[in-house]
Amino acid sequence: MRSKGELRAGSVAAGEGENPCQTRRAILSAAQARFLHYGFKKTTIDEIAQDAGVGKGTVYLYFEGKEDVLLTIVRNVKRNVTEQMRATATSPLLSPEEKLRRMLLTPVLSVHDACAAAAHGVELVDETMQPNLIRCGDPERTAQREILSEVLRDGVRRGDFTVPDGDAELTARHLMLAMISFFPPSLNPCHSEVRCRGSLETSANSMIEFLLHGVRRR
Amino acid sequence: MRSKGELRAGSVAAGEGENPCQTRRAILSAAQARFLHYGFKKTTIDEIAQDAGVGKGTVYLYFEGKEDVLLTIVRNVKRNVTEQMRATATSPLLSPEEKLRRMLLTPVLSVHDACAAAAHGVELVDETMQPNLIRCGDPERTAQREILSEVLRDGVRRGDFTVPDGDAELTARHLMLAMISFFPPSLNPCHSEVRCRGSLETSANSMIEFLLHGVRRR
DNA sequence: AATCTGACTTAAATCGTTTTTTGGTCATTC
DNA sequence: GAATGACCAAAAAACGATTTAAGTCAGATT
Repeated sequence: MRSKGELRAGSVAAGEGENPCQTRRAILSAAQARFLHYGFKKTTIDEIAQDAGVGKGTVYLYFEGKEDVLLTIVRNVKRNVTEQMRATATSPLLSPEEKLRRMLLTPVLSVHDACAAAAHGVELVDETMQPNLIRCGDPERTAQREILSEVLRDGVRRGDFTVPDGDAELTARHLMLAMISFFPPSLNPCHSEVRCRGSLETSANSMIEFLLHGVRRR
Repeated sequence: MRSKGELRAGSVAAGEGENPCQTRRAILSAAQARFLHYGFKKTTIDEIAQDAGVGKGTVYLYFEGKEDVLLTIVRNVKRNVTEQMRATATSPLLSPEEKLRRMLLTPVLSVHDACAAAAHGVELVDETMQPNLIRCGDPERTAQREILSEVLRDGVRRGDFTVPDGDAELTARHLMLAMISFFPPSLNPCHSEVRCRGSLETSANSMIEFLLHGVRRR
């Protein structure tokens, strides 16, 4: 048994007087590190709590359980991507084409980076929670599609783009679908040589140029 | 123990006087049925042999082992797809655009049909043979890309298409990559509603029209 | 009073062993 | 000489004993 003092000594993330939001953040951060390093299944709530410098029960004050912790982390990653895309979309200095270029590349690299640190590939979570894992990204995907279509509409308005049937929303959907092959779940088939960030970026850019060629007015 | 007579009585596929090629086909057919119905792992060589109406040892006269049987089946499916694409590509009646349309849709539906019968999703084969499973499709993918680029070049020659940098080969690669989201391994993420053949065909066609819009001269 | 904790419970995972199954071989058969 | 099925070793399943870990809650802490 460890003494309380020793436990507290190891705590870096959340002291007792901290903002509760800080505690939550500490838990998420500790969990993310563990999940990436050891995988979801091999990480215990106890370890997360210890790393975060809180008691195990505290984790359950902020989250419904282990699954909820993971879903929150994933949601955060996806929200960040959306945020980056929104920032690009609203930048006043970039042409619609350049915006599109960046908005399509950003998620590829962000997701790659978020997963690259994982020692055990993109970890095999329990079969039962896979649907939840997918669903939890739905709102973000919708938001991203919306942002994308706004840029497309802007490009059409400026005469830079043409989209089939003038349907920017549908075109945004197609653009995102066309990029799927550069995201982890489907990175397996076909071209397993795309592993390192460099070659991933190169081939993603190549695809993006092809897609841009498709929507460019000419 | 079953009597020999009983065993033979159940045999429909390969009698003793048959062409050895028939025997091979019977084994493949029996194996395919079993794999689809019960999955790769749960199917035994004995069962395959019995269904095919041959002794277990005979299977090893035609194949190196269970894995080789599966790889052969998969190769055959992919070869069929290539063959269909080639047939479309060489049809004298179709415009390059219509050829492209069909050549992109065909593999989606063929692979869907080949997998749809599988009771256990696209079965989880052993981790170790997954690379082989992917590699075994490589030659076909290359062939398909070659056929596709020939059609693209033809379209460019006739003034129907423009491709970025005039690189038909690269464009063919991009077209195939862009369609990946409609193939089983990556059907999971994003849009799990695409299950039934009908909606799959609809959304694949929608994507194809978008891609055609991209290469069409205009 | 509000927050936090860690011992406790129970369900699930792990382990070590035995038993069964099964992929692959080869002497024998037809 | 092609085909077979009994045979072997290795892998997988079955099983029970043991350990681990998710989630709860009565009580400690501030």
